[in-house]
Amino acid sequence: MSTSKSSPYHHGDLRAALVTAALGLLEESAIETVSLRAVARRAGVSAMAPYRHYPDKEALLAAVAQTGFDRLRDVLAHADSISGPDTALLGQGVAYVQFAIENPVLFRLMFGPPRRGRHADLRTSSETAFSVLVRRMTEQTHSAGLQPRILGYWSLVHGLAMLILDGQTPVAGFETPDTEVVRQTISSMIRFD
Amino acid sequence: MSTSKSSPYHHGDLRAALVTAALGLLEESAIETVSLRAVARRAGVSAMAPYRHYPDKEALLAAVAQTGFDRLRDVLAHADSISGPDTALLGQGVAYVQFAIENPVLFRLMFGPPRRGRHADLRTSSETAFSVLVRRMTEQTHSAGLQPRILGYWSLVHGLAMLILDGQTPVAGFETPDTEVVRQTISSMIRFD
DNA sequence: GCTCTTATGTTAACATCATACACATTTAGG
DNA sequence: CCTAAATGTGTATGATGTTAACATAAGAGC
Repeated sequence: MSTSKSSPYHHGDLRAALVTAALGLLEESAIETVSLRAVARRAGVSAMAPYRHYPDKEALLAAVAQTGFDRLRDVLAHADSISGPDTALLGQGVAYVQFAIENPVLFRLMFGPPRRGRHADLRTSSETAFSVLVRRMTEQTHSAGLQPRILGYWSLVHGLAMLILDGQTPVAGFETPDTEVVRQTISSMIRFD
Repeated sequence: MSTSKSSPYHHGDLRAALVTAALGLLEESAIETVSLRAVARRAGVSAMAPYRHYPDKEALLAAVAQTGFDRLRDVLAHADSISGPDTALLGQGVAYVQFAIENPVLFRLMFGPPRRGRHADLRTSSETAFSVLVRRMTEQTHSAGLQPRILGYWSLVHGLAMLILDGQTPVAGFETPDTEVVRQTISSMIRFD
């Protein structure tokens, strides 16, 4: 490998650097500003270089989304671990919404137009993230009809996250959703039986 | 006005025709194929004509999204009207999800990146649609803490719709969500007290 | 060390897109 | 009428995603 000259011809790990660059852009600005060329610029590389590592822009975005799901999995697992058995489910829900609030553009990308069909790795990562929620749900819920409850709870937190990102919470007193509002909203919908 | 010649210079009501054309494209293909030029082509007009009626592409898409919310309002109101008082809430929820399934690209556009801030009419239409749900919810729920329940129920159906559009229902037996699955999922999460 | 093959990065070129500007035509108001 | 405003057209510009041809670096086998 060349010594640390000003800019070696070969990047080193451009594949990963492109994902990092894209994540950086997603944190700073809207999704439409994340052009392939902008990502390449940020990685300090020519506009066409990404095509050596990803067949097209969609593939790069899929890799970015996958990283998002991996992070979400960690967030959910951590929230679960620091909660007692009786609050773990609520803790995960709050953490899920908080993740969306803290990473709004990334979150929208993760759940944007269907990409999972063509990218198996992405699907795997997303299912792994959800399995954290499903596992706790399975331990917590003792009633019959577990499947609808799993999908229902997941829908609840996911929808709440989406609506908050949209600024769509015109319910009086819930204009600025903080952790307490999120907790209250989720709590009002769950029961254990 | 010119008689009904082959193609009069003036369209007649291009402003509305553009929204119709865009809605047509949204029904047939993905969101990224809906370019301003494609909309103009479909309306049988030059590429620059839309700018006489909308300041930019975003403004046209906002008008399209607004039409979507108006339709959603009608769908919810109709579902409410054909249900008895005790099933109206569930009926609205099922109709909400069904609307999303039948108009996936439009639905994503409606809840896409924030547009409501800059388009007051769009915000009005969306709030009107939700008020149908809120009104029924207010009549139906007798417990204290109504506000969280409203936001919670709305989150539930909205999240369920989104997850179904994403193909994100890996819960066993719920791979292909039909009306019955939707009904069951919503039912499992609501209680009246 | 020397060559050759492959991986990786660059430059040039193209079609499409959103948009700005100048021009054409039609309609309406005096 | 006839002039001005409204509405549609044509051309031009810069950005974008993608393809293709070329350049360079790294390593394998000798």
